[in-house]
Amino acid sequence: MKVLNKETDYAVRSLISLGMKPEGWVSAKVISEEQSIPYQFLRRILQELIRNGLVLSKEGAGGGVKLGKEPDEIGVTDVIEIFQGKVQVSECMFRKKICSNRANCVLRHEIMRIERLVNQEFSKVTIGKLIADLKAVESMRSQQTKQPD
Amino acid sequence: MKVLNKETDYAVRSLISLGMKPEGWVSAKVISEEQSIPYQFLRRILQELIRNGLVLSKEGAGGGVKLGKEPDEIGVTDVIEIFQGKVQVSECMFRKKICSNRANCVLRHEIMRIERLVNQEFSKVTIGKLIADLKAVESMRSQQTKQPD
DNA sequence: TTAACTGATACTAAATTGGTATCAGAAAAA
DNA sequence: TTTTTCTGATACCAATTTAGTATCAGTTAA
Ligand code: FES
Ligand code: FES
Repeated sequence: MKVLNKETDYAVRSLISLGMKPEGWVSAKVISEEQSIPYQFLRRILQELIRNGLVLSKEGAGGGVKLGKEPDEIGVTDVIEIFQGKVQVSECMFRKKICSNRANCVLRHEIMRIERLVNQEFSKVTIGKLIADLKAVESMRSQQTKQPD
Repeated sequence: MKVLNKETDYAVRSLISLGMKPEGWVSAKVISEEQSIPYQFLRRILQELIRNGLVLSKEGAGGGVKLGKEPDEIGVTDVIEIFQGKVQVSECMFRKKICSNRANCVLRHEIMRIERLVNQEFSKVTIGKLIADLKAVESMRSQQTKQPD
């Protein structure tokens, strides 16, 4: 069971990529090459991110995209919601015979508790946090390579 | 984003159904009608549950299936794993360029933490617990209906 | 005026999902 | 002993989703 699909995956990676760039517009082509994401696929993904305000765009030569929000304000949940819809465990797991009153159904509460939990955890993981973690790893790694093995 | 698919959904409902039956073998036909699950589809699902030891079966007239374990020993995770594979957030979210050392990758840790969490939460929800909750709801409901509104 | 961009959208192959159909064999019951 | 009720195994199917491609139009900078 794969929770994140390619669109979400590529989107998050693009956002990280953009968040690590100093300033100015970055073209889809550059991101595509940098992250080995199929160009046309990426284009479509970026357009979706643009429509949802996560990134801004500028047309024409010298144009491209850049983050539309602070890295810390973009949670993985936001991206998931755009490409995969709201996380929901099950439409309604025990309908009909078994579960007659949806309103105050204990089972449903159980399910929805997990849903909330998953959402919470995913929103904690922001693009900003991912970038910070990444940089930490990078510096650790460069420290390591100074020591020959 | 639907976390549980029909197979898992139907499987859990069948298991609950079996767990609430007193004793003896229950035929697929009965479960199918009781839970409004397409018969042939259910057959395939039950066979999978049988292969995985969650339910036992007996061939021939008067045969059928019954739980192969205590209701409390069957977690929803077990069912998910059978029909949808192990919960994994993403194969490896930041490969290639971005993430060069998988071994001690902080991001990967982050992702895997969520994976563990989701798994934990789902294993807490056992068939036994679901049945107990259901019975609680049922009795609450019958209490309510004694009071006219 | 041309090259480097995005906007919009149509198309496709392959995989997955949800469901159906069939045939064989076991056991109980008639 | 034949028929009925059941599971075992497996092949098939249509619809949807996923991942990716292709095209054309319009914008901006050089
Ligand atoms: S689970 Fe759907 S109403 Fe109880
Ligand atoms: S996320 Fe895959 S190695 Fe870091």
